[in-house]
Amino acid sequence: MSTMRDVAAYAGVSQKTVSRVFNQDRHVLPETRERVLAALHDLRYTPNILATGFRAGRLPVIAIAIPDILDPYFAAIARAADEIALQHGLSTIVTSLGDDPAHEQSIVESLLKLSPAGLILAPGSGDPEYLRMWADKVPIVFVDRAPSIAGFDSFTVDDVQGGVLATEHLLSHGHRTIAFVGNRTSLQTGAGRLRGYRTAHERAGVPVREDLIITDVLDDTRAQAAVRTLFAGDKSPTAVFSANAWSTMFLYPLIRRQDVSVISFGDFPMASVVDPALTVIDQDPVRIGSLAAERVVDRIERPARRFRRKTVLEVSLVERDSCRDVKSSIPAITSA
Amino acid sequence: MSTMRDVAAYAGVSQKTVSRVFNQDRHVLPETRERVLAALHDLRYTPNILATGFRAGRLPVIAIAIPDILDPYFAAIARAADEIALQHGLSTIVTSLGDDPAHEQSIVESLLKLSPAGLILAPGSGDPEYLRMWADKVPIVFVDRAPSIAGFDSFTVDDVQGGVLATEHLLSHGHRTIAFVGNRTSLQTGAGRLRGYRTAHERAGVPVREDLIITDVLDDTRAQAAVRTLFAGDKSPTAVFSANAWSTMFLYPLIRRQDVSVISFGDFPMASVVDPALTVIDQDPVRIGSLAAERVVDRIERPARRFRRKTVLEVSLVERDSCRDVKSSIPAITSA
DNA sequence: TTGTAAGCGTTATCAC
DNA sequence: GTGATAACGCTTACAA
Repeated sequence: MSTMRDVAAYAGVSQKTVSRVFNQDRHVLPETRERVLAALHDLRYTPNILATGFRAGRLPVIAIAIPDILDPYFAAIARAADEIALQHGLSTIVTSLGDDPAHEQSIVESLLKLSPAGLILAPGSGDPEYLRMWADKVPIVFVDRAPSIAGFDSFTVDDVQGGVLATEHLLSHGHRTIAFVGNRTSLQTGAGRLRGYRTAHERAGVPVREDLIITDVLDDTRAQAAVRTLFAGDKSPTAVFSANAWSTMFLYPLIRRQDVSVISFGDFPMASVVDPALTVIDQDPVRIGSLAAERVVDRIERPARRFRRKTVLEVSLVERDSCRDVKSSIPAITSA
Repeated sequence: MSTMRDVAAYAGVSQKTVSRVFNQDRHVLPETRERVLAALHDLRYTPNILATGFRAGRLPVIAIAIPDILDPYFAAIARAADEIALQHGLSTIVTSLGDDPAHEQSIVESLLKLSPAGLILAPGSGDPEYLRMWADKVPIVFVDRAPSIAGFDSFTVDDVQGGVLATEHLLSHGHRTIAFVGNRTSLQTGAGRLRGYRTAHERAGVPVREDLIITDVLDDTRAQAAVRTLFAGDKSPTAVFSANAWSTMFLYPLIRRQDVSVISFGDFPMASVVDPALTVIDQDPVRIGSLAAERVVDRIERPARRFRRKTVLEVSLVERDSCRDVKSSIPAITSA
């Protein structure tokens, strides 16, 4: 790899002149420019990104930290962000944070130490306080989950609305014992969806069965435990609201054969092909990822401009076959 | 962020001494070391990775370039590699290459220009010639697809064996008109699996119906076109061998209701939950990703050592419900 | 318009 | 054992 120094020697100019030509500074004689351009070309000059990055104090890279890239919802966010980043000459660093909140901070900080141009983050743990230190150095954009503290951009989904929508859908099919299954309780998303679940119950005047609320379902083992708990006795629910796609992917294989209606917050690739086809609340991860990446780019390009901090996207119900009328004496009510 | 210079001033030593202490050089008096250590701690020194990276000419990062992180097979590879990388203090740069082979080289090269410590690559296009230039600067490990040129590490799967296995499974169920559906023909993997398909036919003395071989199925539109072609006339196949998980995820929703047996090369999350549950050839992407990342680390740590270049992993048949005996007068044969 | 010099934070060289 | 000094490749003052 030839350096600017090489090019300068080759063209018979100073290193600075090469820099000027390469960076399209106008203060160069056309004649000189030509000569340098030719040299640049002959020597196949490519800037050393590590040098420019070092000088600038930042790398042309957007860091993306998500719970798990195997989760198709987050993969879709990352993919969409990647696409936008690429259009702006930025690469993308995707890292999975994993289940352990203890590791999360250190993973994110090691990412941050690479001095990326921006960070897109879907945090698992509760306390993003440590990010305060970094906020003035690099634009940080939250996706899926809004931070508990102010001063950060976020693109999220209306969890409460979605929770209401899902629960009302089940209620409208006549269900009165509806289980709620989710992942971490500490998560904004789970809390919001649970709130929606409660709200819908209240509005319908149906009491919530607290023993049917199960959280921390984020792998196969815990999904099995959840199923045992729910369907052990004779007080089994007639419907299940699974509060996120990841939980659903573990849970659904275990309960789809039971006579129980299921709705999932979060669509995923094969949801329409599983049996029965899953009714879901769709959240458009592609849109979230694109918006987040665009925001990062905007923040970089116009540091002074003000943007709306919190963007909350609407969700929609995608009706398929997994919710049926409850078989009981209680008549179905129409959706509120 | 404090620098070594700050720490040096604080401890009353030279910058180089700080460097020595930080890098655990033995040539430092215990007394000096203590003083520096205290200073390091007081000032919360963290090395500037961009500076170290610049100096070293490489970043503590493993670049991973795969066709699409939405493809669960490749996502699993990336995830597994990520895990290993993390254990070695390396971050991971994951980028999707997309469908367009024209962009691929430029994406990979922009990744390479970041001077990662290693590259894990699942290329889509045919010609990896341009990688020759980089091979002596950074360890490059191919996954899923072996390069057409020598001199690179690769971790792949026995495509031919898998193709034979899949096809023989269908043949053993009595099928005699078996379609082959895949993605790019240019891909090693597709070619190998097709070879296996042909081999199995030959061994069984069953002629291959060339019109039932369809490639380039890598999105919904093309999957629909494939289905139209296959099931248009009265010469429809009784079975389909889908040569990779990605194609299957587009194809299967369209044909699962038809009276046709299906086997997929490549398992994916919901394959056992779709209806009918898919019989697949499993390839263990987690193993591939781990091995690849470990190889990158090994190459970095022991540049002189020799390693086996090509590692080919066995595949196995996971039998579920999507392959049934053909309804015809031809009796089923037993598996060879 | 062009060039010189300095510096980003780190590590390598080579004196002392 | 310790510390000047230079160097990595680039850009930003500041001169000329």
